Amino acid sequence: MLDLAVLGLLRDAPLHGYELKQRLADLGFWRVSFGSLYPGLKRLERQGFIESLRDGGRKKTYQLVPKGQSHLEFLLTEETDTVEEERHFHLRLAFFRYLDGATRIKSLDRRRNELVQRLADSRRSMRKVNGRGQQRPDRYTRALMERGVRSTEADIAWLDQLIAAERSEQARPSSTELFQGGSQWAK
Amino acid sequence: MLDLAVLGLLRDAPLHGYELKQRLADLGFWRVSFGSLYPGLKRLERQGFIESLRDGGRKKTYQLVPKGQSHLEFLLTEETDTVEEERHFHLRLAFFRYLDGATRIKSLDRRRNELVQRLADSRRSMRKVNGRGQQRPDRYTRALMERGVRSTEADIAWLDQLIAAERSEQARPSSTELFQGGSQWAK
DNA sequence: CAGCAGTATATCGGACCGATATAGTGGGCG
DNA sequence: CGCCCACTATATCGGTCCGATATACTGCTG
Repeated sequence: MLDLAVLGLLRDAPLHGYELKQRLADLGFWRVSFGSLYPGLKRLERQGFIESLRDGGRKKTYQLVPKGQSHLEFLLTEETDTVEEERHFHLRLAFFRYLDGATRIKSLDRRRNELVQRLADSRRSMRKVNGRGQQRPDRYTRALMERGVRSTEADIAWLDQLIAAERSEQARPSSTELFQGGSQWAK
Repeated sequence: MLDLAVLGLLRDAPLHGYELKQRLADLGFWRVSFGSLYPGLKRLERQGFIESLRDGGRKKTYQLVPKGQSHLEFLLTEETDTVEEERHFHLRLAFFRYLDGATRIKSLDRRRNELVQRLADSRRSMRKVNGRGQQRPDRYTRALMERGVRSTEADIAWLDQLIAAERSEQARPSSTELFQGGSQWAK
């Protein structure tokens, strides 16, 4: 989790610990705590994935070393049979630019399959909990379950868009697209 | 987190640890692990919030005691200045039936304010990351950030619905609604 | 120049997780 | 009948991540 985040962010440029936290927060889905970050950076250094150099007194700059780069590649492509939790997948997506198109589609498809499975589970448990076995759920529990279904559906639709975009990108490759992009939402 | 889940689920009826896990999974937003659950149950028993009784050999039935019930009330109403993370709020919602209308609305409003704040932060960091300071984000990072905004917006709209429903419920109270409910999605 | 917000690193105890161990139960199927 | 397999059920271990807290420097604003 943290390893993927740190190695991914350091891939393009060295950063301070504090900067890493901010960059990660900017992605919007994980506000990592210092209680994870600093021990995590130590761990990564001990494992030989990154190097730190003191930078004018109290600051420390962290940079990726080759061993860390190959570990990053591993983390981006490994097939974790564990549920591929949301955060993990989003993190991967944030570093998709380091993967080739085929690998991206594979990863997107995996995620999609999990969500379809989860959707089926949600619907099943709605039926179950509404059956004659136990007390019917109150309207808040119902709202909660419905929200789960709707947001999973929205995520599947979102993935479908990403998959379609990736396929059409592969059909008509334009080398600059991924890095520059049109800033449609730039305001 | 776990405390709230366990005490809330035991409020209406005693359950086995394994059943607790299943009930929680049925709510759809948290598949608690045994590595949390069983140590957690021990902790709650040690603190005097629940009691366990062996039930024909290897099973254990857990039940709420009065001290646990008042702790549940505390957990449901305390104002955690910590981010009121999603899971925590959803858990509260699952036990909203134990709160009065005014407290419910207060809790919904708090959550809504947080989401509005988060939405503003997301939009700000989109603008920031698109500025001339650093490298423009690739299309996957963009998709990720857009998704964050959309899902936060959807959640705010969802909360608005719940708040409206709660208000109209308070205007026209019908004692059975909350517990029975029309099973619109029962099919 | 006092105060306050932001930058920056670090540690501590505790919550939660995934993996793993162990074992009983109940059903399907040859 | 005997075998296997999936499910029920409890438990522990090492490790990750978190919130709280401490410390201290910087830069701005009133």
